[in-house]
Amino acid sequence: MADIPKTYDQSKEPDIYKLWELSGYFNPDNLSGKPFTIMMPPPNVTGTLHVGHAVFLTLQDIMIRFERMRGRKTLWLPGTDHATIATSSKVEAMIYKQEGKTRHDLGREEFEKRAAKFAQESHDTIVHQVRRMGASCDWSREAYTFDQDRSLAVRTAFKRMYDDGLIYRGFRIVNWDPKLKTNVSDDEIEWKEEAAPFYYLKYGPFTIGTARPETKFGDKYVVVHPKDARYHEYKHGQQLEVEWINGKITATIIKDEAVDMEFGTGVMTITPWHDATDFEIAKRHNLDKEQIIDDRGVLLAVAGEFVGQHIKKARPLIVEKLKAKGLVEKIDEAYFHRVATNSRGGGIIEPQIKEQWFVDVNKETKNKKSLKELMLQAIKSEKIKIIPERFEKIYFHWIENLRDWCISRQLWFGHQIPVWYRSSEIYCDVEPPKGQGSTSAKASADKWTQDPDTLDTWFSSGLWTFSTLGWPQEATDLKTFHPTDVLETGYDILFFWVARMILMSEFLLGDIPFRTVYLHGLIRDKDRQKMSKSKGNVIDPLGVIDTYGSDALRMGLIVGNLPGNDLPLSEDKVRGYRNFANKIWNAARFVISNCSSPLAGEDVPTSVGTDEGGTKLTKDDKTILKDLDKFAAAVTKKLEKFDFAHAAEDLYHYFWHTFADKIIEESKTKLADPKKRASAQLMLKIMLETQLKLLHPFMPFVTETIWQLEHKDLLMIQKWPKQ
RNA sequence: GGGCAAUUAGCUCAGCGGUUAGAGCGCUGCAUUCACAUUGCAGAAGUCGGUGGUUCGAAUCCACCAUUGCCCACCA
Repeated sequence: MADIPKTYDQSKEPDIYKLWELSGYFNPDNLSGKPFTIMMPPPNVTGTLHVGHAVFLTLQDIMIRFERMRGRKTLWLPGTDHATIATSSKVEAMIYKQEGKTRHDLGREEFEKRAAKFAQESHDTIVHQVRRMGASCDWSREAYTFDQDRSLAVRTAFKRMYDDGLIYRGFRIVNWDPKLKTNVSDDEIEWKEEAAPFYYLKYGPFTIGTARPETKFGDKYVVVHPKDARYHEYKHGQQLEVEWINGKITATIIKDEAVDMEFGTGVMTITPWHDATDFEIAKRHNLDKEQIIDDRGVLLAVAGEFVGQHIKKARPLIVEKLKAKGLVEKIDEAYFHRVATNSRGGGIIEPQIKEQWFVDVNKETKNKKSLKELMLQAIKSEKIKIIPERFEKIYFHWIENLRDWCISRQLWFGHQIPVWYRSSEIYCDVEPPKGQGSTSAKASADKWTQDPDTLDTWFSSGLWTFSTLGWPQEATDLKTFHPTDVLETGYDILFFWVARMILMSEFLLGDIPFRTVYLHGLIRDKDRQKMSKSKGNVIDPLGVIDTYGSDALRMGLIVGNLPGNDLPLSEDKVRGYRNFANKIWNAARFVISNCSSPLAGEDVPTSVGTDEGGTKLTKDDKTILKDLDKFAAAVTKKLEKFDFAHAAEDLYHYFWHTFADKIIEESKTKLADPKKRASAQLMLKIMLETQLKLLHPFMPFVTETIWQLEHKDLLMIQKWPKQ
């Protein structure tokens, strides 16, 4: 006993990881069998991993280790995501804080350098953390959404979609973030409820309502519902003079069904340049559109005396002026409205009309189906299964309401759009046009200039299941490992990422990207609060690992974690599983010291009795092993059904309350009885080793550490106890 | 405004048609040279959100209601 310490020492976990990594068995090239593939969701290179990452690393590692032991050729491909907006936003904020400079002060080239350096440092931290979690992924195939191979894939994908007319450029109203100075897609918008005074303003004979008087300068169209009897006397197209903010203007009556007769007075004026609804109305009636606010949120010449002022500062002054002119009828101070913000650390969205690149989701592709239909069909045909199932409905609903995907961003850190311009010519290809290819803005008219915009980060991560396997080349990996088996991620990126992967894979490969989508929930703190830095309730996975070990954290993240449901995590829970790791350790100490030849100081039986020899088991021990076999079958079944939470809980129970509390306790009298001793030794050994194997996917470190006490080979690649 | 989900012990959650409803944590009491105090044994604790229905039988199925959470939507 002197050789085995009384307490399991989790500080040795990194050594165990090294042992696995050096063995080469993370790499499927050193394994045989039917392939089993998971692409790791690439963490953003925006800093460090949080406990949400720890969840997916654990879930995926469980699947991978389970399938590897079952004799599959497992590939778990790791990587990181350059995360255009998130990284840009972070780096810009850092530079501004340290040097008081914006990216425009630095220039594109210098900014790209800084961003790349930051991304590299984040990458290194992340990779270290992934290893610390015990993730048995194949580092030899590590990928980055912004490296050379992925860049080729991105440009190829763009080119193919462009050639098929699925990518187009157009002036649309977009979600403009004046803070980051880029547009963002509809999905990146986060609506926040905000109290704001609601103004009733006199507009000629009408009263209009608005929460945003600063946008109203150019409002020369007044819209009512065609069926609204109150305004029956006014005809569509009729013009009248009205006194407005900066003097008299000519207003035109427009009748449109977009107006809600119940809301306010049932009359509204429109600002087509800065509002999506208004833009649509203007489009329908072919009305003028005028820009009021610039890219930075500053008022333009149309604002008259307010020109050059930021809208935030100008609003109260404009209200004052309106009041002075007697145009304010009343103010509703108890009004709430929803403000659009950029969810990736940006500012308040000010819609603008801009020329942007879009992916057309309704246009027919070559095989007569629109991208929308391709996305729907993959799930409806049951080629892809989503767990839990209720997310399929949510997915369908999202697709049905899907509008064209805006893919261009006015940012500098990302895949630059593979399109070049020369006067009125336009050129799109994987490589720049011959002889030219200037990316500089000062290129003269007779030179090709590349579009300065970068692509939405989801455009590149949409290719992830196959850009990582060598596509667009005819790579062996692509043939072997695609479609992948499981895509495991958080339900919060079902639309952002999962849907885009289906779109890209269906269009570019004519195949599904994965067979099963497993969606886990968000990790919350012990009071069910969302973790956030401002609340100070963020759990740092590495800190937890240092105190309690990876295995303990892994179990804490798995038990009770049902697909699609959020999981509260407390330190108490993790501590409980640290205790469990120690329980395993001590049960193993007991078994090894009694049943291992050198420590027991005697020859110990190694095989169950047959006609040729071996040790005959007592009836009681036979029953115990039969029960173990049944238990192993039940655990296997749960793992096959992706029921990790219950498999983990069952293992915990069985080990502690059946094996440790009962079987080991009862074995003490058996071991003392010379007639029963050999049978008990053998039974205990089998019990222990079988459970080590079953527990290994969940708690790889403690189980491997114990295994290494007596074996030369790795537990990681032992045969799973039940087929 | 549309949709989805949840409501079971102090807390977090299992159970989803069939004997006295379970677990972990927490709580209470007892135990300690014997693998482990990061332990063991014993125990208290729930009219399974409400109302009605289906059934021989309901925490479990159905309807309605209440509360909470989440997602989607162009209410100026």
